Amino acid sequence: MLVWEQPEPPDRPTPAPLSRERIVQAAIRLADADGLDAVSLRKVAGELGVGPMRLYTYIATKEVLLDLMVDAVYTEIRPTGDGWREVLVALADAVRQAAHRHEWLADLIGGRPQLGPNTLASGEVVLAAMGGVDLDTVVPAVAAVNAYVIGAVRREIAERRAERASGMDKHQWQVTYGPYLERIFATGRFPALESVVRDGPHLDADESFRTGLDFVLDGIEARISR
Amino acid sequence: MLVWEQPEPPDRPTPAPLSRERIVQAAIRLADADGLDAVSLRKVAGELGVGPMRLYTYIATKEVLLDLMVDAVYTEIRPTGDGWREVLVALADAVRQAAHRHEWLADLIGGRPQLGPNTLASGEVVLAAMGGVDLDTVVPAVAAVNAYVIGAVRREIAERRAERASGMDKHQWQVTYGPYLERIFATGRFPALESVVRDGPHLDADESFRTGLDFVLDGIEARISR
DNA sequence: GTATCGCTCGATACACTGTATCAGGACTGG
DNA sequence: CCAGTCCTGATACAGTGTATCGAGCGATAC
Repeated sequence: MLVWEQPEPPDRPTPAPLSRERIVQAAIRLADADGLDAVSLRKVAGELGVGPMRLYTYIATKEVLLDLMVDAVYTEIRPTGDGWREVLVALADAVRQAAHRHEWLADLIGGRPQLGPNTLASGEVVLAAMGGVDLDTVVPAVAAVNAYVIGAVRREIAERRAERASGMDKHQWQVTYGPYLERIFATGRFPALESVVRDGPHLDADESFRTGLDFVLDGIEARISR
Repeated sequence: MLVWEQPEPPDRPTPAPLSRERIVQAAIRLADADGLDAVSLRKVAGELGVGPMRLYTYIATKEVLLDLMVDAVYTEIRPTGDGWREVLVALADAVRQAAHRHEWLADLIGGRPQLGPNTLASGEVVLAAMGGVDLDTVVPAVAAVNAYVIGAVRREIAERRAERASGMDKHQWQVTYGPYLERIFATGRFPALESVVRDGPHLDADESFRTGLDFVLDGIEARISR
């Protein structure tokens, strides 16, 4: 049989060049689009035109994929500023903005210790910019701001989701939960809560985040200038 | 055929008397023992001697089961104290203690808005005890403490798990991660981080939680007495 | 007392998950 | 040119949350 008639060997699809980087980016794309539940190894692999098992060459476990995702968004978190206070504000804002861009971050942040290179780099620039402040204060100060940010961001995203799930905006939300709360309040068992909901301030998300952050920073400042 | 020879109708097992309460308690038992991943509808049902589908009469979705679990532990959170500061400390401690008893709480807390009766009751006693403080301050103050507590508890539990997973105590943990950090530091890219780890303070969990909380409370106090 | 209705129960089924195993083929070292 | 190694991806397994639906019971209507 002449060469000309021989079939070419079947083009086996050029094995897509893979890397942890590409895998993580694909996972992030999926999570951004459809939430963390949409991140399954099969879907990530599909996104890359590859069999699911292929991924295990690069990541040992789904958990480490999630860790890598978190570390990857820390790329976007490089706070700067003049003086410790500005830096901590920048840190808090950067994390919050990242969580706005990647809502799934709220589900993961604080859930496991992060020691990835980007997270460490982010910590490095913060610590480096805290110049002048005594080490015994720096550590708890950064820790406190981080803790506050984690909690505040989680709550903010949780509320945003609840609103979105039940119609559209804050008004819609009140329409949905309002009657429930009315019924609860009608029992008379929650007078303090009731008066707060009725007469309390209605801060928007930005203000509310910033006010809490200022509490933390003022407390730190009090200690520094003691 | 005589009656005597007729087989009794098969004793259909007396349907276990069920209730949301019993289901939630079973789920909490499982989660306490083996972590949140051990809470599957099948296992919960099994624990109650019941088919999985039976549960859907009481709970629409697994998510609401988780919500109910969180609300159930808020039964244990009824902070009291003299004056707003004591109350907020009591709140923070109560949540932290609850998370120590139920580590899975760290995975859920802050993840979805909580409007269950026990959570509301807990909020009620806090607000009721904040007497004297102006409404415009009470709301952000409680919110800030809650946010801080959520973040701090998450981090604490995350660290505890990491330690447990890698041997036993804090010493063992340093043995495991120490070399990794050494290698990282050897790159010279993280000088500030390095000096903090080497020369910074080593607070234990209680101190660290309390210090951060004090920052928040001091910040609030500054605003109140302004 | 009997027939019918409605409802509750739980078996079965489905689509999907993370991951262990392993046969086959491609590539590399001798 | 051959042997051995390694990588790849198919297959398989145990488990998940939940939709569907037939069978059986208890309550209701005559």
